[in-house]
Amino acid sequence: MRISQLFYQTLKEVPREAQIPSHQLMFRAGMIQQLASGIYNYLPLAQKSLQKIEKIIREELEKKGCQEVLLPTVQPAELWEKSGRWGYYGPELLRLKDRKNGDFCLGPTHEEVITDMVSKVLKSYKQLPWNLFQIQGKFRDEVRPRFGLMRGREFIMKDGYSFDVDEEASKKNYWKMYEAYTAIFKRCGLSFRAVDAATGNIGGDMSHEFQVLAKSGEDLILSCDSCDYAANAEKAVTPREASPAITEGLKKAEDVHTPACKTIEEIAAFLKRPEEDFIKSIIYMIDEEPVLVLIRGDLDINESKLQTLCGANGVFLADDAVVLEVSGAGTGFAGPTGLKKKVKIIADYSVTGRANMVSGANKDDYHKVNVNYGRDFEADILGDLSFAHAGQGCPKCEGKLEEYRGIEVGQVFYLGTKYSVPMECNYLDKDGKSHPAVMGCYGIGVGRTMASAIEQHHDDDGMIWPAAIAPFEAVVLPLQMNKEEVVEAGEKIYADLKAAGVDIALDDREERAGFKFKDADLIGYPLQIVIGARSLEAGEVELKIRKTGEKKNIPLKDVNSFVSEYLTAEKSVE
RNA sequence: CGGGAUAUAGCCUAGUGGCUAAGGCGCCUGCUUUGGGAGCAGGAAAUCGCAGGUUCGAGUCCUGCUAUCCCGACCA
Repeated sequence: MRISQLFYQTLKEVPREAQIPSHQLMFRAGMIQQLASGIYNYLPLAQKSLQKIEKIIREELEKKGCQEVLLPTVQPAELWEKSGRWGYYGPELLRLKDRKNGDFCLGPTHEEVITDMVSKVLKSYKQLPWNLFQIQGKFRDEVRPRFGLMRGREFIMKDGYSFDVDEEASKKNYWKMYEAYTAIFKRCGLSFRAVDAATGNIGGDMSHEFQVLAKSGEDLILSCDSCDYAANAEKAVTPREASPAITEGLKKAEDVHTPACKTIEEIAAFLKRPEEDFIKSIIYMIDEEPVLVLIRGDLDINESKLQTLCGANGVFLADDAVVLEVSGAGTGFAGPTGLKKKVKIIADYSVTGRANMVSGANKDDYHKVNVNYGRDFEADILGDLSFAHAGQGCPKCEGKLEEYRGIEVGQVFYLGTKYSVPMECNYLDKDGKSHPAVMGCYGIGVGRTMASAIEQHHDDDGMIWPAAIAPFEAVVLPLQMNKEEVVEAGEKIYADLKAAGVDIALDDREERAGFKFKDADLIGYPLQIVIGARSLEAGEVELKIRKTGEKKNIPLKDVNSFVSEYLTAEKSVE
């Protein structure tokens, strides 16, 4: 590619909107343009890098026997009603109507469409397994799009879905995808960790996230300092269990007047007791049923764990009317004893094993002291509902957890039959008996992968692309465009490298040397091949390695072999 | 969805209620220069986010709206 013809621009100044390095640099290098909040145009430099990432994805998935399909962006509501997600997916699902007033949505993910598609073909166990994927634009109407390509509303995603006869076969597929993802992100030159993850809206009971380690990451991940345990903070297990009920030293429960004390902090100060002595009681709507959730006062309820613990589709805070109906009081005074309306109680382990605690009295301006688990109340479900944190013990060994920021670039889920049952995606076994297919699903944020590569590899001058996903592998910089021999040498090296299969750019613009250097550093070509009048006289060119800043003079005849060898070494995984 | 902020040329910014809205980057023309975003001269480019209002007079003050960004909540 001749840079004089490339559709792009570079900027010295950063637009005010761009806040993190990948966004600023991609904008400055003319890779992306914002069209609306969370919606971007991808210019040629970005598209080239995206295509390289996509190619790596395709190669690694095809190695594992996956087949590529392409599914529509616009999907009929009917399918989502069938899976049950039309009702609870929420406003993130962009819904629209066609001219006949029919309901549609823009696909945020494709479980419904693919399961429906497969159900029309699947008949016999002999056809399975299948593992299908696509690379396609997704739309999620995020509440708060952020950080350029990191959290867009429209974004490019590779999504894949596996179909198997049973759990064992499906989990085998799951681990194959785990391997493929590991290979993909390694080839993209990323430093990452696979961590245990929550399953959220997609569902299923086993999941790993592939997290790129970066300061600007939105996710908090916890990882053991001595074993291989690593998990998203919302998923990480808290090493705590139910304690046996305490039977001695229990005092009589009684109501105390606690005017205007709604938060644990206020009431703890008012009663002069530590927050650990309190039982935080919050009423949630879990799949449209009010539920009282309890946790020790110094901890917070982890809604992700709550959803998983009750196997629910959705977990939301109850509104004031429901709180009044259930507890008979305004918010801030609910507690497990003396509820106005009997509801299910779900409690964290932390409310057991502690005597004479304090909770709301289900009466405005009153709390109840000396409340004891086992004597005054019991939970219908008892489990781990708290957030894990750095410094706590590892749930698997004697080590301690450390925290990192991460960018989630991929996630794999074992889904089971969550979609195949409602979507009637069934096959007949060899006895002629019908079974739902067992599914897994696997996503990679392609644009996010590109952005996180920049987050991990950049300096004050610009991007430093891993060779495998760089928009161009190298650039030829003829410095004196008024000197014929310089221009000619540039043209020749450019042509030779191109013929050798190097993805090469030639900066043939009538610009000064400094200008070209600055642009080249910003765009982050892994190699710069500098052709200057002086070194050319000695029959040499100067090679700059962007990653290290190292410069070498190389005889003209060795340029091809040096560049090819360097790039091959850089792109190899080990 | 709660809190905060911003909106002036393609980008970054200045602009005390008062004359023709200013500068830098970028762009165009010419000359000069050619190893780290050169210099000089000239030029094009603005419905000051939109709609109302106050005022003799509004980029500037007020109200409403819209868009964008940040923090939080939320989030395969």
